[in-house]
Amino acid sequence: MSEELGKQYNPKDTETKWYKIWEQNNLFSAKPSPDKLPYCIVIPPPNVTGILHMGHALNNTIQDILIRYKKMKGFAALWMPGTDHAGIATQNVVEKALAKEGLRRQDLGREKFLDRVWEWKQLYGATIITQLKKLGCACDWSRERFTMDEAYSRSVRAAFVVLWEKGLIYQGDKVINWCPRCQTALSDEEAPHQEILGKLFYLKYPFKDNLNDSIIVATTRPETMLGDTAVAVNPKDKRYKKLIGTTLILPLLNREIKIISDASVDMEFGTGAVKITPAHDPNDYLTGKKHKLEFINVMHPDGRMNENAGNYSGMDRFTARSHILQDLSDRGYLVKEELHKLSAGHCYRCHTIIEPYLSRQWFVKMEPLAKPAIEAVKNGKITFHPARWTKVYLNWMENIQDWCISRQIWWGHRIPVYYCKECQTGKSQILNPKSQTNPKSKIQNPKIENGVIVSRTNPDKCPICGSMDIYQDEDVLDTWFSSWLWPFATFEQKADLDYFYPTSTLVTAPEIIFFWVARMIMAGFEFKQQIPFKDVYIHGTVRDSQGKKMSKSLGNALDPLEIIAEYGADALRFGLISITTQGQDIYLSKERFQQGRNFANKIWNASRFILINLKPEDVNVDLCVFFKHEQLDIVNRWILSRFYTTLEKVDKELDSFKFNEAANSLYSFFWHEFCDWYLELIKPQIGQKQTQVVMYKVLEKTLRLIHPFMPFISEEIWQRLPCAKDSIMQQNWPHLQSELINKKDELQMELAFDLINTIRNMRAELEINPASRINIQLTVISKLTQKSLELLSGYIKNLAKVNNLTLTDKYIAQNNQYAVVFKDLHIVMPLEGIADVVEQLKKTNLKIDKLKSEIKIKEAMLANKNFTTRAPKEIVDAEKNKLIDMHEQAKKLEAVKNGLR
RNA sequence: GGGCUCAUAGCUCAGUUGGUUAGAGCGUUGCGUUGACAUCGCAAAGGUCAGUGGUUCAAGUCCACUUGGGCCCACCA
Repeated sequence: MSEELGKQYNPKDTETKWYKIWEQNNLFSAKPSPDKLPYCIVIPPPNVTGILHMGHALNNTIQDILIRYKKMKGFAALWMPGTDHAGIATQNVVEKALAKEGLRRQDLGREKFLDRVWEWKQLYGATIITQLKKLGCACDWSRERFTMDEAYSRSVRAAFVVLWEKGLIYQGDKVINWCPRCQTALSDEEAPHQEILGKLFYLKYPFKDNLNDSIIVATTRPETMLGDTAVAVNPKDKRYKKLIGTTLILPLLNREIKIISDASVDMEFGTGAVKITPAHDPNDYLTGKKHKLEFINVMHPDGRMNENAGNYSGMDRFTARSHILQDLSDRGYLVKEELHKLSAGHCYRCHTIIEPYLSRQWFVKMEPLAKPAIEAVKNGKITFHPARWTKVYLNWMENIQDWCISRQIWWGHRIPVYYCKECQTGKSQILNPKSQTNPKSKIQNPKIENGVIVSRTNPDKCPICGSMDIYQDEDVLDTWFSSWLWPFATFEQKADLDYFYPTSTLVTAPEIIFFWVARMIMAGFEFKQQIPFKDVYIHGTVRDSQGKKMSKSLGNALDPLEIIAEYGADALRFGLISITTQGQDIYLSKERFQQGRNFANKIWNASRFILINLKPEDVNVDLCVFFKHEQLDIVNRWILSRFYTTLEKVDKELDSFKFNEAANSLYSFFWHEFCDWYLELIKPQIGQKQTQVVMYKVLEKTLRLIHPFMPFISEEIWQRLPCAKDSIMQQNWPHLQSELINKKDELQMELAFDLINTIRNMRAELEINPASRINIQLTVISKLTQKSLELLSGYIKNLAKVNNLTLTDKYIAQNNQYAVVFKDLHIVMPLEGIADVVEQLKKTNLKIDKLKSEIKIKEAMLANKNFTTRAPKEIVDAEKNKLIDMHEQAKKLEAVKNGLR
């Protein structure tokens, strides 16, 4: 112990100090080693634009606990860190910065803009990493990866080419989710639906033959009417049956469109007649294909109306909407409007309302990929914790849709597709549904078809005609197209990959099961022919105390960095973990962290007490060897038993991902058993050798258990222990010594505590003369009931009154007995062999009556054949034993009762 | 529309395959504390386990329905 320990634990300096030392001594690094089993977690790579929030804090604390735990258990435990380039998010951030200079990315041009993004990444990209370090994360930073690293990019490109060669990637014209603000396509997962309150408008479409008559259609997006190419009705609909085939005049544009019949039309909704806009609605698109309708796109990519929109061209889509409504209304085409709840897709990056938009995009055909991934989860090769997420996963996988992977942004992995102008056989770049690649047809020879070159390396000329006039596809890949390779693309050395892959556990939040988890499983099979990880632990979403999702924009977020500054990282970690029930969402408030801080302080002070009273020369012994020579007394035996019971429990809980239970087991052991009882009880005998050894060993071992949860404080104290070597990170997890678990001792002590508490309660009621003293010897043989405690208190009360009880206010040990002493009462209890007296305390008629009625019930139960034949044998036996016990007990009580008379 | 999930003390939540007396933290109240710790200790009060019905010798726990929250998925214009 080099310096005095203060009364309070100061996390601030301690944390930065130890993190630095751990890093400098390479304690985070993990290498393949033949004598160890591998354990590997790949971090869910945070966005480079990310700032640590509570979700990260929780997610990474869990991973850190697992890694530190496994490391101490003797695994080669690798935590692979890194960040994600986060295509749209990062591009948006840089564009915002540019906007402050009055620039758009187009003003710079692609290359210069990308330079700016890299520049930004150099400056700010490490923010989140620094913050993870503050949290204490034991990542192997020497392996830090970025999804745009060169090697990583090669993997991304290779993945694309492999899929292309297998015919699993195709280009197609489809109605996809388009964000007019980001001006890019989005996958279905990137456009979550949210309910909005809109309006349903009823519009009149007049018949060509009879302009005075019309059919009424309902729509929520009236501006799309400009692209209508039909009106559809259900063939079964009697109202409209004879109108099928009739020609209508589209209002405002005066185009002719036909009434068609399609079974997909819901007769109940609106008027039962629906306008068909194949270029602006995914359903209408399908209908349009089926009926060979024309596809008229009426919008620019930025959401303004285009030249097909007649007078409205150039207007924003929502401005156009109100103008169109006005005009329709003026001309008598607007019948009515009503409020209508509808769910519309929103961009997951900027929350703009998505526009379903017909455009040419790249897709991955998912069904073949999903098959092995479904199988792996069904047959248990991959397990979700908690299990219910399995269902969510399977449901999505079994209904999987093709994945739109092209994005019209600049920051990301550029699609490795090149076009040769010479070889392109007049393939139109203009939208044309007829030219859509049929996803079902195998592409014969992808490298030459239509002058399309797909290549792992950058070609400088066309491999067919040798023309130099080639150019690369403008689009980049979806960020998740790189993330899904994360579990293996992060390993650059084959030896590492062979050793650590498949990885062990994936820890993540439910909202990215589809984005990431499912796709990683598919990629694992597709590219490595193996599962990517064995266990998937899904933790809850962090919410505020109102149950709202914590987010910056809502202003309800607790900032983990502020919590660390105020209470310390250990307090933050412990507070989070102690309430992480399996997969339940977490409602968070600051008090949790106060509890964590208090616990840290408790650990600190208990350690301080022990260190102050420790004789280092006494404790440098092997516990087992020592144990053979020394006859330990019950208090020391008890705390060892409790420690190993706790160890067993924590082990089990960590192995089954019950982090909160493990944390709480430790908490209650340390606080309520080790501090509240043990340290109090040993005070009178603290100089004794066996007590020195036991208190030291229990502290030292408990610190190791605490370390994965609270790495900093455990290290700080560890370093002050006289026998400590190296870092606590390098210590072994304590080995379970079941022979030291003694349930009988535990029970005896528990009884003693009950008794002591009862006496404490009585103390205030005693009116006694403090001048004299009396020792009351009590023996307890079985757990006291509330009733017997009441009796006991009455009993002692009387004794006190009769005998004028004494006061001492110290715990004393005499004759190997433990005395618990209170102001007005001094009781010496032989805690060992408390075997004889309590019968006397259970002598009441009440107790006997109760027992008798219980016996009756039990007898009835055991007489019941349903029970004896159907209930598990152990339970029946246990019940039988209980009955025998009860009979015996009753007998004893009777005897005591008689004896007292 | 489909799926998941929750309802337990004033508050936030635990409660393992059904099995004696349903737990913790905070809050409240009372008592205590100059020697590890007020970021403390001890104790008390506080529960018809949302409701109804069912299965069972036995239900907070299993089943059905009802009520009221939360979340996810889905193309109803």
